[in-house]
Amino acid sequence: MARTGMEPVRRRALIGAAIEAIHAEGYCGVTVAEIARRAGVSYGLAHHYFGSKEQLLAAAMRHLFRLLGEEVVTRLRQAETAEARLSALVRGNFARSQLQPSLISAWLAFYMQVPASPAAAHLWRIYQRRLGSNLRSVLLQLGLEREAAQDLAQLIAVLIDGQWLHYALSGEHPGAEAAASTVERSIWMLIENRTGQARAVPDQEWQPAADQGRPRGHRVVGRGGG
Amino acid sequence: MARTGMEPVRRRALIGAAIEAIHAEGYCGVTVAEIARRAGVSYGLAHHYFGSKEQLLAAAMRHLFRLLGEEVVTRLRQAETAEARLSALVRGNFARSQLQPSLISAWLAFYMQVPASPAAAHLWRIYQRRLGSNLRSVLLQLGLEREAAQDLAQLIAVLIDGQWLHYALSGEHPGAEAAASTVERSIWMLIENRTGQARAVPDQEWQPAADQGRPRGHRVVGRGGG
DNA sequence: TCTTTTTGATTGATCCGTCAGTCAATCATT
DNA sequence: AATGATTGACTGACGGATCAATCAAAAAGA
Repeated sequence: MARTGMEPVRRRALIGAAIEAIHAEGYCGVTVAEIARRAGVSYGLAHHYFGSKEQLLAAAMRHLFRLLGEEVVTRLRQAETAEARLSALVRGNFARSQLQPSLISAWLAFYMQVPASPAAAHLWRIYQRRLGSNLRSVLLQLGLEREAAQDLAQLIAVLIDGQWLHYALSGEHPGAEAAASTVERSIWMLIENRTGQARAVPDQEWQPAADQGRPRGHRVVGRGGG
Repeated sequence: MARTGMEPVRRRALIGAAIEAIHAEGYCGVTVAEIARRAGVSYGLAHHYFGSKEQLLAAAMRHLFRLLGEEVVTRLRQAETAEARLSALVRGNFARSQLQPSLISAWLAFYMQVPASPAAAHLWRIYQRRLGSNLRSVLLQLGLEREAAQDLAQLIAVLIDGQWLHYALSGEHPGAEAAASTVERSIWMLIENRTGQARAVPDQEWQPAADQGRPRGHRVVGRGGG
């Protein structure tokens, strides 16, 4: 073992182990000893680097946000049109990397903390503001008026989080793509209702699930335009 | 004190105390002693009636579902048209009685349990099935085709739970009516998109919140009908 | 009516295990 | 030797569960 520079390695390992421990033992059942065991270090080291169980878990929560943020930013950077950016915002939340069972358990635990923990509430507010701001920006680019963009951004955030919750609780793990495309289709429908013009939904880069009975394309509403 | 017939009284008191304790101490911080104290009984009695902490908390979770179910059923019974029944399904979830902070904390705690606890997962499935079945039934009455009703029911459930989650986590407690009407407006928009006919949104029986800037009425989309 | 018995309701001390946090010692590299 | 990394025994506190004992209302019997 290298004598120096171990700290970031250990911190990462402990944070990852904390998330897995939350999944395996339940948030209430998590112990520092279990986390340390999973990280392959001793009990004392966890305290050495994080000071307390609370701080370790808080770091794990912050890690969740960083992961999601990086996922979304990466996708946003690859998107060249407003439509693609909107898709990136939705699909970033349903990326496979974000839907691993252990991450889902940790997110659920985080949600539960929000009403009681100011730190968790703060993170939640940041997450909401960031998503809302991104959505508003894209919707403005798509031609919505300011107030409509504000309202619709709020609604889209609700859709995303609602669909995420259903995915998390229903345990239908093959359904991630379907979840994302359901949200996307609804969003385009709502946008068309507000702009009065039909749009081409950007192609999805993923392959449709094998058993997906619904036509992949959007069901264009039969209105002639505004 | 009456010698007999105390059991249901105590059980109710302990369940109510458990929900309040979850809110006050956090789900992980709840102790049987604290619950008993809040219920005004001794520590031992809680074990006498429920056998274990786990069973007590499970009973509290089941109580949440009964409360919500009764709220919805009451509203459904008072509704005479399909439109009113749809409104009842939405607004039952946003009734003031269901949005007390202690209930919200308990629901969040319940959600967190779902992936790990088979009992919680079972309750969640029942809740989902009941809501989905009710929604499908109403949507069929509104003229949607079977498959469209199925899809839209799923989407409405997502909207409801997403909006509930945002309400629960944002702590904007005056916004309950706004939350419900946002969901309702979106639903009617989606229905119109699928049926191709504009509908009169049923009047709301509640009074608009004082500070509610948005027009109370539905924003009817400007389409002439099918 | 008065006494005795029964039985459910209720208590709280106690046991046992667990866990968070501390700390002094050890290890390994420079 | 010096220094950061690491260990794990130890402690104090706490919580869940158990259980023997107490209480009081009701039922049975005299």
